[in-house]
Amino acid sequence: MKVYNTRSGRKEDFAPGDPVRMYVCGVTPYSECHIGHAMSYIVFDVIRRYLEFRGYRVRHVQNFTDVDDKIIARSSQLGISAKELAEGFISQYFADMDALNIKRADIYPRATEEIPKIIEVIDGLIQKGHAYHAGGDVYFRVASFPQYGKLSHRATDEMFSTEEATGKEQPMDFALWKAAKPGEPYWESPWGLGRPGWHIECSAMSLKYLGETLDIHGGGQDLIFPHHENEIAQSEAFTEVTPFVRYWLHNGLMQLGEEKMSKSLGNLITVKEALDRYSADALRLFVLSSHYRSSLTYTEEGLAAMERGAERLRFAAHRQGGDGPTAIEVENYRQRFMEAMDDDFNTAQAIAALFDLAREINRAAEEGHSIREGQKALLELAGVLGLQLVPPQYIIEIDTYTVESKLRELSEHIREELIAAGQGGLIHELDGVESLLMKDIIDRLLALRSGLRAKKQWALADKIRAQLAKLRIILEDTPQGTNWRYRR
RNA sequence: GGCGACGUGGCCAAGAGGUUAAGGCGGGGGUCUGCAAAACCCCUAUUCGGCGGUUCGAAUCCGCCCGUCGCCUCCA
Repeated sequence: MKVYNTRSGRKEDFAPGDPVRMYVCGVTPYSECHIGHAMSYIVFDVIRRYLEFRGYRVRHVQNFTDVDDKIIARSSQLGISAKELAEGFISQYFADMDALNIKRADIYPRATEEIPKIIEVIDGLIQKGHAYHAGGDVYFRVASFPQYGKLSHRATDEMFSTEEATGKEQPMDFALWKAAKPGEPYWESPWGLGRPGWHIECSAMSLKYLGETLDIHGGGQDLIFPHHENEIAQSEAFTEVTPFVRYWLHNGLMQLGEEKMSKSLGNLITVKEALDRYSADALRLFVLSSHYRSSLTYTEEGLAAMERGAERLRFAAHRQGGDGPTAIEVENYRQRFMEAMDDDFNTAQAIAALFDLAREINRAAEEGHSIREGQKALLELAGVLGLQLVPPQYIIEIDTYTVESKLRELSEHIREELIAAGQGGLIHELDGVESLLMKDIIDRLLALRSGLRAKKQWALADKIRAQLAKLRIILEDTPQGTNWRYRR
């Protein structure tokens, strides 16, 4: 396997330890997740799933930075505690990620619950001369770490930090610990009451849960500088072990219109909004159909196209086949899939293999061959990309109660039409629909429609089809009978 | 200004020196079908932003130009 390492700027052979120690930067929970977050977590979810598929054991840690300036500002605005605010958005985070079929990390440490470790690291950095305190603040002494800039490939003489500069030796030094201002949450420390700076929590938590050297550290490209650069400085200065991270992986950023989607610009589409309109599979296909290091522009047309594609994969994965001998060389597709993924997770090519397999499944089915093996492989490989390909009948959450009552209304209406059309003989098909459940009512209507079609009563048969379509229930007539499915 | 990325069919998007330039969506035609839908088959880039160069051979390497975007201390 080859993976692109931001540190070296090229693809490298992937030779991790066992288990693979993987740390992915999580969110600062002060607002809802948008599809830019979804993009990042889908990408790293697929990387993790593929590593597991390849037989690696993976220990996956992802943090919550649950105390920072924005959380504090927002919570005081709302008149609730920082903790309350963060916990609320953390719950929403999990709900969103679960809906996107993102596997949970093994551990989700929170900055506020790791204060002792954070203090230990800061204290060690002070002991070793890499940090100093100024008033109640503690800063990292960037000049003490000559390799600073090696990840983002920058020279230190161009850097400065916009953080409050009181007492800093150099403008580029950054805060490890911030003294608490009145009304802010605080913890006790050797330097007085305060809270951790932005970057230190990741160093402390990765060290605690994964050790001194990580195999994979992931995040969005916007974290390369300063966040990950600072993490390297803190971690390597503290442990004196190099490298802190063997493979730095960064995903490209989601664009909306002309600009990057971000909380600060306010130009965002939340995960909930996206999932309201499109299936998780469509969203995942959209993200994975281009390379993870490229930026991606969100468009409704793009998502709609992926929804169609997802429907095709679902159909192929669950359709009826024949009893003839298997005629699909499943191994070819597995190979193509793996070759693509082995090359720095080329999901676009992997997806192409999936679509080719789907086509071959359909072709084989129409020729009467068994397609079991092909469907099994399709579901398995799609699963590596986190695609669920649930059967088309279950694709949407439907308000069963409303649909049921509308189906009963429709049945009543059809009764009258039957009589008007002189087809009263078929009316018994609708007996008792008042007490039937949705799927049984649909079955009755389909049986009735078959009767009408047998008598070439096309007008009424088509009317039933059209009325059901209004309820997003799509009929498909085949030689074996009529199938139905939902349309999103 | 510094650093970096990108420009491939109507749209999205792989490919990074050499057989027919993946795949998806859309469009056109056909098979099947009472019609529709789905599925399948065929067609839809002799050419990869432009101009030069290297090479037997260039979307792929080099130079310049044009255009788009990202990062440069809030960010996934």
